[in-house]
Amino acid sequence: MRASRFFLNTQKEAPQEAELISHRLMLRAGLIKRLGSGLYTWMPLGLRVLRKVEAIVREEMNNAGALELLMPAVQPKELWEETGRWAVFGPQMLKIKDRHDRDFCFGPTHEEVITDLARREIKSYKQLPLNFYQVQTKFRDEIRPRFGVMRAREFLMKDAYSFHTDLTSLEQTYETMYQAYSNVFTRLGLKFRAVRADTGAIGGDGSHEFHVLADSGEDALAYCPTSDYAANVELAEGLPTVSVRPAATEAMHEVETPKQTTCEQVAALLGIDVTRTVKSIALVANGKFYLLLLRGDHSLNEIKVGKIDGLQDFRFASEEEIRTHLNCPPGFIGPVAVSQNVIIVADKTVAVMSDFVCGANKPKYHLAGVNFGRDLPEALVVADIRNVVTGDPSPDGKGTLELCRGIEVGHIFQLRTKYAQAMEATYLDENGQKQIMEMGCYGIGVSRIVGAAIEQGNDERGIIFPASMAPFQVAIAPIGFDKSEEVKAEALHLYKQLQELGVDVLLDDRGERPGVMFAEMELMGIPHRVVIGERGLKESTVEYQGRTDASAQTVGLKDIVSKLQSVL
RNA sequence: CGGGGCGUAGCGCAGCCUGGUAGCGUACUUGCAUGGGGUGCAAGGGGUCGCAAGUUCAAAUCUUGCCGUCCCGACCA
Repeated sequence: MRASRFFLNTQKEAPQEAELISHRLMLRAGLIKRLGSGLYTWMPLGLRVLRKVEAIVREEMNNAGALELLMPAVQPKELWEETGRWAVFGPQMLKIKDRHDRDFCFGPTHEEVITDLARREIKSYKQLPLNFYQVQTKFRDEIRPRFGVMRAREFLMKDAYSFHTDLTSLEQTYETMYQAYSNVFTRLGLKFRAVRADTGAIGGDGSHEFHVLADSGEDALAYCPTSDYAANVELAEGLPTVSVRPAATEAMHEVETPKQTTCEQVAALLGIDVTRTVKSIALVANGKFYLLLLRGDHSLNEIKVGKIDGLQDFRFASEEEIRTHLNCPPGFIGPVAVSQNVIIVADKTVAVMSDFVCGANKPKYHLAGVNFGRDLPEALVVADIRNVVTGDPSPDGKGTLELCRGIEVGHIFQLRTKYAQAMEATYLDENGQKQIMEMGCYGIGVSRIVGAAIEQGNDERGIIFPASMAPFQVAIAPIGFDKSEEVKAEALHLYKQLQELGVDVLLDDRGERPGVMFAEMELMGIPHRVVIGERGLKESTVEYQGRTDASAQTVGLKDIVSKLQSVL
C-alpha cells in the first residue's frame, strides 16, 4: 500500500472522550471513529487489523472442524419467547418492530436461531456431532458502554454452537474448542490465561473464559502458580487457611467503639489484626432477613451468594430493616443474641474462627472474644460467599492463589440441554427413539481483541501490535521521496520486492519529513521499519529498526530483503 | 438506573464568574525556506458557541427545561 493512496489520519491529541490507553491510541492512530455511544466505524487502517484477527479465528475454527455459516442479525421475538429469554435479556436487547408491528430484536447472541436451525435440519444421530460458527455483528444495549471497542454496543463476535448425541461427545468438542482457542490467542501473540468461569446469563454447566492479561482488565482472576488451577474470582473457591477451628481462649466481652463502624477502624482501635474481626452484612430475600458473616478483610461475592438456596433474589437490607431486625444501626451489628428470624450465613473462613471481634448490636459497642457454639449458635448455613484473596489455599490443594486482572476475550460453555430442551431440538437415535441434543457454545470477542491487544502492547510512542495483527508488517520511510530520484527508485524497488514476496508493506511516498513518518508509523504500531535516505545510499546501505528496538541498525541495500525475511 | 464531569472550528482548549467585535494551539489550503524525530516564516479557509424557551436594548456568557457524551458502581465477547 502506498501511503499517498491510503487514508491515514493520525492525531497528536486524543479526543477527551477516551480515558483508557488502548481507546486513546485507537482514536489517535485513526483505527476507529465514534458515531455514537458504543458505536464505532472501523476505518481502513483499523479494519485491516480486525480482518487479520478474524482470519486467524476462522483458520483455527476450520481446523477444529467447525463449519462457517451466517445467521440473520435480526431475529423474531417468538424464538426468544420459547426459551423465556425475551424477558430475561430485557433492556439489554435492542428490540425493534417491522411495518406490520411485529417484534424483532437485533441479535445479542444466537442460541435461539441456531437451535431452531438444528431442530429443523438435524434428524439423525448419524449427522452428529456438528459444530457451526459465524463471525457476525452483535448488538447489546449495554448499561454503560465504555473503553471504545472493548465494551461497545455493536461489536464483532465469532460464535460457535455444537450439537451432540451425548455428554461424552460434547466434552470432546469442548476440549477441541479449548485447544482451538488457545491456538488463536497464542497465534495472535497475546499473553492470556484460560480460567474456570461462571456461566452467567447464557446458562449451562462447564465453562471457561479466556482472558488477555492486563492491569486495566475488568475481571479479577485467581490462579495457582504451582499448579494449573485458574478461575475467575467470581467463581474461585475461597477456602479457610486452617481446617479446624482453634479452641476458645478468651471470654466474650464488650469493647467501647464510639466512632468505629468498620472492621479496619475497630481493629486499629483494639490494636489487633483485621483478620481477627468479622463483619456482618444484612440482606433480604423472599421477605426473610439474612446476616452474612465475613472476615473483616474479605469482600462479599454476590454471585456466590445468589447461588445459595433462598438467596437467589437477594438485595441489601435498608437501614430501617436493619434497625427493625437487630435493634441497632448499621456499623455495630453482629450475629450474637439475635432473634430467631435472623438467618445467619457464615463464610467458610468465619466458621473456623475463634475469639473474634464483631458488632454488639448495641450502638458504639463491639464484642471481642466471641466464639461459635458458646456465645452464639453454630451458623445455620456455612458457605463460600467471599472473593478469594492472594495467599488463599488453591482449591486443588497444590499451593496458594495469586490474583491478576484480565480482559475477557473468549468464553466456552457446555450448555447441555438447556436450549435443546426448551425448543425441542431432538434427533432419532439408533433405536429410532427421540432424544434431546446436547449443546455447547463458544464465543470470541473479535473486535474486543483489538482493544485488548493494544492494552497489552503500547508505549509512550503508541501501539505495539503483535506481528500477527499489525495493519502492515513493514513500513518503508524514504527520506526525500519527492526530491531524490535515487531514494525514490530504491524505495519503489524494495516496495515491489516485498510485495512480490507477499509482505504487507506500507510505502510512505508522501514526501513527508522523517519525523512525521516515524511518529506515525510508531503510533500505528507497525512492527518493522526501513529507512532509505541519500546518506545511506552513498554507502549502499539502508536502516532497519524494529518497533521495540532502542536504535536502528545499518543494513546493506542488497541484504535488506533477507534481513526482513529473517524477522518477519 | 444512582453519583460526578463535560458540550465553543476536525482534534485539544481559553473566553462564561462581572452580558456588548468569537479567540489560541494543532490539523487543513497556498507560497517561500528547510530536509534524519510531529521543521520554520508568512498568508488564507473553516464555528447555527449541543437544542429549545425565557430574562434583556443586547446572551457563548444569566435562568429553566431537554439532548448528547465521558468517568465511578450493577451487566458481558
